[in-house]
Amino acid sequence: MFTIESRDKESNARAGMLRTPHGDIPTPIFMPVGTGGTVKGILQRELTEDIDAKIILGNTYHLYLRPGTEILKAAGGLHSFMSWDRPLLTDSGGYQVFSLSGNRKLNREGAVFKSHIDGSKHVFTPENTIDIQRVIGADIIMAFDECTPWPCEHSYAKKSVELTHHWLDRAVTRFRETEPLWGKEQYLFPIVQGGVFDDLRKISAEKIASAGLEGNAIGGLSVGEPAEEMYRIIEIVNMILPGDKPRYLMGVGTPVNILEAIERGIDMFDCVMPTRNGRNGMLFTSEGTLNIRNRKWMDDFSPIDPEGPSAVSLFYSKAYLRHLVMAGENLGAQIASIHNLAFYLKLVDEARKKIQEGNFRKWKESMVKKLSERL
RNA sequence: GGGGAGAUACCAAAGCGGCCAACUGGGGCAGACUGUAAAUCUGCUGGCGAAUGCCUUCGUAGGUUCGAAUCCUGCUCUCCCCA
Repeated sequence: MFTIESRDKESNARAGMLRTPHGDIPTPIFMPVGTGGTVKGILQRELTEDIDAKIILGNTYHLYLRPGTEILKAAGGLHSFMSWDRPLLTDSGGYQVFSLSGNRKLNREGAVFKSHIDGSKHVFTPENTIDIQRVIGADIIMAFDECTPWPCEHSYAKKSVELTHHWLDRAVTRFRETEPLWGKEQYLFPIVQGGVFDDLRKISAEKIASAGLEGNAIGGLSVGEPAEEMYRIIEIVNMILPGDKPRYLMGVGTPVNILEAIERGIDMFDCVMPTRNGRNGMLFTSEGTLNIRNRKWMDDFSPIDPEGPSAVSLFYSKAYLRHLVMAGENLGAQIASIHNLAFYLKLVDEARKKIQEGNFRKWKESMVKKLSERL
């Protein structure tokens, strides 16, 4: 499934190719988040033509609640339902264990949820989240885990990671005893947990590695801990996770976070930041990060980004985009989202090229400096 | 011509003797956002000051009162109804 094409000599960065039934994915890669069967505000055509997203995410919890598995089954899976023929990855709902913590109860069996839509009661288990993800039919599916909060006590993190490991065994069993519904192979990725505790992360990484699946993920990071903590955990975990398999850092992050993680051997990323922050007026540009709502852009008629990661970045001016966002026009959110996603995709694509060319480290240092600029 | 209602901060609109530098919306200014309960949320929005605070405000000019955006009188303006 995964082949490494080149490795950076000065760091753990690598460039590879991830092969899935719906297409090949060059790594490092950033995956736009499309929780409810849509990357908010963006057409599938724009995802392929303007952004060239190689793979996008869906979410088991959201899709299970709406439209529900019956409709997804009748549609022939999510690819067909949403008219997307490139690769898909679905999160298991593990993150919702974290983000909807007020509406759920955990036990060894699984998690009892109250729907955020109507308050109705639902149960997620390692088994039924596999079943649902079989129906959805994503190329890569995730094991059900508990994304532990930060800060959290060692004792809580220990219990939590043990639960995640227990759930993993059951998920793998169900995965092995079931078949894809839509005739295309699916890959299951397990998730390393353990909070910010080195000993727990080591134990978890060993457990996850021993599952022998096609790729591995690191979860429970970028939940509020300082970035340096996150980088340290990545280093510890990546010393243990097999080097010949893809490593997916879940939910990360800022452009700088991504470059730092690539340097430490991560291959896959996803994050809502380019879309959500874009909708809220924050733009990532080659000149630095900016809040387009700020008064100073009112009469700045220069392009959104002169280096133009996408066509819209060059076609529209900062002043026009500011006007759209201030006026609450849909098009503002759309342009900002397209630009930001294209920026992220271009960033990881450049990282890949620099790794192949053998000058990743130097490029990364200069990029981190540039990206830290607040305009 | 006759009768009535009203003028509050950028806009709208509460307040009707002290708890008022003045509720609340909107607008504006800034901030947050990391496996999406988010096209959402938070703060500020008369001046000066880091701050207890001080200064200038509720159409306008006077007055009553210990004290007025609030009560009284004149003036200016706006709106409504009838002829």
